[in-house]
Amino acid sequence: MVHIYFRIGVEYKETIQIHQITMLAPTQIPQSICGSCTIRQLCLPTGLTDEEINILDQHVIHRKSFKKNEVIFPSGEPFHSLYMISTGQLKTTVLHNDGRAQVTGFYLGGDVLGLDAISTQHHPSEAVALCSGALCQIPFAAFKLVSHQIPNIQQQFISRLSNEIIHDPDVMILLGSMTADERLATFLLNLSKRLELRQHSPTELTLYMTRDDMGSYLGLKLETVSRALSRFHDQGLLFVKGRHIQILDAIGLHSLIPHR
Amino acid sequence: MVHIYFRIGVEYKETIQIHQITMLAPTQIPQSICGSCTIRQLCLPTGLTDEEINILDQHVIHRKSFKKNEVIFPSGEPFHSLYMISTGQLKTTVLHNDGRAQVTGFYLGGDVLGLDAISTQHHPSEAVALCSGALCQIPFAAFKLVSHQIPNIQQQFISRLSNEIIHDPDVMILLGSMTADERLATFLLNLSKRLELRQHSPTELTLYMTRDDMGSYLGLKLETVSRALSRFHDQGLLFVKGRHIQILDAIGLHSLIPHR
DNA sequence: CGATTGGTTGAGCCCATTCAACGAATGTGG
DNA sequence: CCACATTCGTTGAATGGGCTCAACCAATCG
Repeated sequence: MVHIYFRIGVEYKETIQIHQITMLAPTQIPQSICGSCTIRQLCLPTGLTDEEINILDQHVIHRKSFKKNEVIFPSGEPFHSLYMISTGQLKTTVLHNDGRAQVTGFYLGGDVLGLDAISTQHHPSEAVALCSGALCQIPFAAFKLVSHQIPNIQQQFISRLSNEIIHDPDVMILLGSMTADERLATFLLNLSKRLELRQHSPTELTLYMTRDDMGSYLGLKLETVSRALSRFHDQGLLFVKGRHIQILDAIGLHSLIPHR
Repeated sequence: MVHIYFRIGVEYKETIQIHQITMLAPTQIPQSICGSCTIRQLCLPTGLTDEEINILDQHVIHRKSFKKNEVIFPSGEPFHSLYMISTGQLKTTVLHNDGRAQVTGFYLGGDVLGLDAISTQHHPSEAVALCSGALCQIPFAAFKLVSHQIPNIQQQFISRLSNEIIHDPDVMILLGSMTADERLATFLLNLSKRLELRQHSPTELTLYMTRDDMGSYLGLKLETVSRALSRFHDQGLLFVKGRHIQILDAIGLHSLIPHR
């Protein structure tokens, strides 16, 4: 595993993992790039056999790097590919006619983007990089071709789509019936859990998005987000310094959220 | 077409259409039940050829009737079938540990229930009938079998799943950044549009759900819903009498909703 | 270096909630 | 058939949480 440093903000240095092809013993069969990726359990190949991954792998455009604020696809763009994040973070936003924007999601390594564009053949939202990183791309036509060869891929894909729908109720509860503190606590604990799944620290995290982004996503104004963070800091639940957050009392944060 | 009357509340009688097999001329090939259903354009067979529908049709358990307040599937139930509403209306609710419930959706004829249960193999929500009606059922194992025979069905199914995900942003905007009046106007116009698609009147409609159900779905308290309805009534936008609603000024309602 | 973007904090206001009372409708059992 | 309990809906008054408006500071960038 290789670690590199890159610069975010003025003082925070973050280590990210380059998902590199592992060195192979001479007796081993050469592995595909996807097959050796450290986040393949979270990515599109979830639940596939090594053989199936190898077939999928051949159609994937691997590790295209992107910079902060780069637009991966704009809103309304014709749909042609699914995107899988390798490293870094993205946000998706829906643009209103009047110019206002609503953040609809934050995406980490292994997350798949573009699933909402299949039916209309156009991306309803735009995807923007929150920091530098890299992503993989698979043309949907190629994916369809592969899925005809291996029905299992299609079943797994349907399961993944179903899993996206399942989060709907969570969002509705969050936005429909939670206070600002409850929303923020839910958001931070969820982010922490997702980072942990990706082998990052669950307690020390960098919020690559702005307060405004968080507020838009959580249905709050940026001032409210800022105030809630300060409150958590004063209460000893968090250590907050700009975008660098340390979760000091996860249990305390959890106890803020009703009925779970 | 046959019309029957059934009783909802004390004074409102509603005509519903029984989707009956149309009479066939002697020269015609016998049609499947799905193939002759008036709402097949909205239901699972969307985008399939007559031949494909016939294959699907053979695995469908047709038109099981249900009564008001009947639970179609409880929360946590193992997933085995998809359900398609033939006539009537349902709601889905997610139950919290503390006993509170959140309404996550209202479903009309042609809508498919159970899509969110595929990945976990358990229904995350419970489905309850808001009035009497009938639904069709297809075991998912049978559906998978059929989809291996006809890949087109699977593509259509993936497209349908994608279409469910696309509504996420709409819900987020609704719950995240709209006032009570805006939410209610959006809800009523959306319901009106969906009813129109199903050959019902878009202006005269019956709200089979309670004010509490609407409030839960819209992230409002039932009193707020009631007040907003009364306000719309006083402003001449609606005629409200209990659960019977008449939309008097759709354009006025529309103008309440920001930026669209 | 000034300009711009992002973040914090304060004061006052407003909309939705809470608490409460009451009326209407429905269903049940005597 | 009526008395009663229950559910559902409406309306009023008071409260409060998040928003608006605003000032200020820090960091970044050209």
